[in-house]
Amino acid sequence: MQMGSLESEHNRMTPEQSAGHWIALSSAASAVGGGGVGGDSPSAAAVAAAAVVVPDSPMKVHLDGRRASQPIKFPFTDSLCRVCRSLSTGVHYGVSTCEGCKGFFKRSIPKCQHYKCYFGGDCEITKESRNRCKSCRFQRCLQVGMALEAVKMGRIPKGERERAQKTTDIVQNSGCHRMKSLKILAPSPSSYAISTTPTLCPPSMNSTFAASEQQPSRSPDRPHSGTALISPPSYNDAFYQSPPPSSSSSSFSSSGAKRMKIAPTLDSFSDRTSLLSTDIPRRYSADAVNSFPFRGLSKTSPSLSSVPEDDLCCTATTIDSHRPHHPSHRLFPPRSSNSGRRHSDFIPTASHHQRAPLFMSSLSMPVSSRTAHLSTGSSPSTPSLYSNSLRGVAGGGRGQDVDGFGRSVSLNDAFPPLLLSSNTVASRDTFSPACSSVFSDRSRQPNNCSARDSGVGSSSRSTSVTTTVCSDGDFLTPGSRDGGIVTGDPFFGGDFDATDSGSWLDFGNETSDGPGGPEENCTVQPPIETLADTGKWDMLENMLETIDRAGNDVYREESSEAVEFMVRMWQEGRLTPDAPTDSNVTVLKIRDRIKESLGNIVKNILTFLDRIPGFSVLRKSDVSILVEKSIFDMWMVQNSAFLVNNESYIMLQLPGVDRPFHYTRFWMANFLSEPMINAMMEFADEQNSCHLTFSETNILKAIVVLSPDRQGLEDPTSVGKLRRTLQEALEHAFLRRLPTSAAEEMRQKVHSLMFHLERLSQLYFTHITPVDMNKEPG
DNA sequence: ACCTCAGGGCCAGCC
DNA sequence: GGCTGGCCCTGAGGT
Ligand SMILES: [Zn+2]
Ligand SMILES: [Zn+2]
Repeated sequence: MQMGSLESEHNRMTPEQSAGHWIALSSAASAVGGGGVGGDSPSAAAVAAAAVVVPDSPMKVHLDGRRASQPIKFPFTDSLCRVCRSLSTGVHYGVSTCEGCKGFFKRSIPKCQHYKCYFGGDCEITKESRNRCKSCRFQRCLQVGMALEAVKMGRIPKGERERAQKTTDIVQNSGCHRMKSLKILAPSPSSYAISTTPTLCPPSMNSTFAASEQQPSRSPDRPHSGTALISPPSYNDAFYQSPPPSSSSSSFSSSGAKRMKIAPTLDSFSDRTSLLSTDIPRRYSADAVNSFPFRGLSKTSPSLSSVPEDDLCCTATTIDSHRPHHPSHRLFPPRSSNSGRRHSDFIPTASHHQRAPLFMSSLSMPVSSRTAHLSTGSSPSTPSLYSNSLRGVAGGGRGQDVDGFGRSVSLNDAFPPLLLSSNTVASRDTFSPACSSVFSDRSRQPNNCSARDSGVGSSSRSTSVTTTVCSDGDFLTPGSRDGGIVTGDPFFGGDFDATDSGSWLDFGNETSDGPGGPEENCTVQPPIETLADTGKWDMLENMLETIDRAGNDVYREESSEAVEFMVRMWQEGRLTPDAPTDSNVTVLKIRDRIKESLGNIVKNILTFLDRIPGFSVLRKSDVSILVEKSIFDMWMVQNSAFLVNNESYIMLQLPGVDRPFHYTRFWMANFLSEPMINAMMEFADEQNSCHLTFSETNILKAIVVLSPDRQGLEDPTSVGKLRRTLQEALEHAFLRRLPTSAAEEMRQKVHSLMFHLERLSQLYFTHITPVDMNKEPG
């Protein structure tokens, strides 16, 4: 990063200053206080409990001599042991396993170190063979996620929890800090001028907060205890993994206020850190627990540490009336599930609780002339682009003069500048394999000898794409790379056909329901049962390993830098939407910069795909088509994390502009209509609420590219095959870190997400706002 | 009241 | 004798 020092005189603020700008919301009576459990609010514990609801609870059968009150545990016929594939009896140690594996894990914990595999370390673990190698069996246990920490929150005795609470401070200093030097400052006073404005952390900030040694200043005059700091959820929720299936009725109903939790992420932080040393709610994968944002996160983060736990949960009523995301207001109604629920029957789950901070967005927007329009952007009354499009209404945009961006998009001149960095934003994942608690690092256990690069990476395709991955954050080094774009700049010359509706929906066996839109009832595919096949399991494991590595190589480094960069921006108080803009900024520069970024997206995705087994069989020409037609989709997947709370936190380095330029929504509006931007924000919300890991995001990106329905493909079958494989890998990734039910829910969420992305993409290409490239924003 | 699940115990079966 | 795994029981915590 060569941003150098970015001292910003006027944007720095003293703690005292900042104090006045913390969001002041009335706090619920400590719903998460005292270690995170208590009261009748849905604490993390409650949520955690809900997370482990298992499909068919054991039938209650009374047998002869047995005590009538005791239910007999029947194996779940619809669930298999994740370790040995025999019938599962429920969720044990965080994973659906059989009694045998449960017992084995229980017995193994004290002696896990002593197991040794004599067969190479990749023994097959089946019901029949599971006793042949304890080492591999135990490794499998770890791999699938069995963990002491993964036990349900509810199982932790109170006393222990309290004790654990006291150890927090110790624990926090032992984490793997990747951003040690980072110091987070409070936001600029100028941008949060109203007391009801939540303090927005920049995307990814929370993960990087982790290391701050300094206790952030908690100002004595920080207003009222009822203060919460709202953070964008996209990253800080990376660990907040398992959206529990909700057995409750809608918490979004008007009467659902009491269930509403404003800062679930915060409260989960608090829970997590307080329990790190002992037990962790099962819903947190141990991966997440030990990845860098968690260790020591909450107490060192200014956003969290300075907020007393009592404050971490706000009363719902405070925001209830402001919530723009009531299901009926959603741009994209949730797709119905396989239970046949229609949209109107949509039952929000705890994952929607996680969205709570997003609900604050309408409150959180700083009031300024620039952003004032945003307040209506997500308001329920604002017609969505989605619905507009159904009625054939084009996006209105800012009504600027025409010049340049016509309907027929020729990227040679003007790919509608989305904004963007080509970076996958980092820390969402931060599942650092380096963290090595034996009970938490399991899914990346190297023991996984089977997960060898079976020929991966050796496939050297000869595209014209540079295989070198630029490690610098794209937007940090403008003009640093012009090469590497495929075959004579086809992407900016791409002929985008808005009618080209790839079937993004065949996440399972079915295909898109087409123009009917998400309102339509659509069948969702059956749950992932494919893993009963051990061979397939291993194949997917291998695939994931490979994808992980490829993602790390291609995206990781620049992602980290992006985060670091964002953090610095935040430090400098530059991530405020209405911060003054350098006078050298022009729309033209922005556009060019964006075009350049798109080139990098293309380059990176090709490098990434190139390492995925099976990609090499695709025809070159097909690859060109695929990538060319999915630039927007890739961009969205990659940058959603930067679109938070209805604002863009994308930074661009523009030529002739010495400081990074914050490409806010306001600037986006030069290129995109307001409804389009709203739609993108909405989509970003949805994606962020999925809390995909770094690796999963990369897979999703690849899936999005590999649409067999793109016009002009010579060999769509191979494309579809590879896509399907990646979909399975993604599902597998979910299964690896989530309980079965949560994985299934995640699968459906992603399914829905892909559908919406397809729709969004279509809208994008039909709602491009003409722009006067010479006009300076006023 | 009833459910889930960890943990512990029991014990037949197996090596 | 040690391990396995199916089963039982209890208690903590949840709905
Ligand atoms: Zn098993
Ligand atoms: Zn083995």
